[in-house]
Amino acid sequence: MKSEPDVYSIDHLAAEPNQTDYWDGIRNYQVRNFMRDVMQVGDRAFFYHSNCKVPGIAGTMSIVRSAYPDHTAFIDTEKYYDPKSDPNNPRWLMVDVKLESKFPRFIALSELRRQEVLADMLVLRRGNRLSVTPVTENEWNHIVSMVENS
DNA sequence: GCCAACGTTGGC
DNA sequence: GCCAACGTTGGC
Repeated sequence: MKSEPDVYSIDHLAAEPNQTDYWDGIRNYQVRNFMRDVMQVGDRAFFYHSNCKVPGIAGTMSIVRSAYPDHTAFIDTEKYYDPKSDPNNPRWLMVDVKLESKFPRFIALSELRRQEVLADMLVLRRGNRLSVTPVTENEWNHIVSMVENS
């Protein structure tokens, strides 16, 4: 799950009560459908820092609430306000996440790209613009081992 | 339903 | 700041 650290970093999440927050601002149908149809409570996710000096993975989270309406779409002062999202039939959804661990060492995108095992990882794919993408068990385990073995 | 124009994402 | 890639919009 990508977030721009200047806007919301892993340290922001760490500072929240119970280290838990809602993941708002998803305005892409593919990602919305993924959250709605695939993500479940108990699933885990990487916290990825995007659009910054050193992009990469900062830690892990778990999903603690499954998809429900993203209320920020209804508020016209919000960055991701969408007048077409009707409160009676919400167009956009969000999930709640809880910080699981901040990695003792940040895993940079450049390092991820050097891993042959991760060659097909969706988030690394050229032209990928989805802010949430699935991770295979192999990819997950490999990245976790990169942290542990460093 | 096609597709050009436009806007956004995000690495570099 | 550049620009490739891709999603969305809207005219037709």
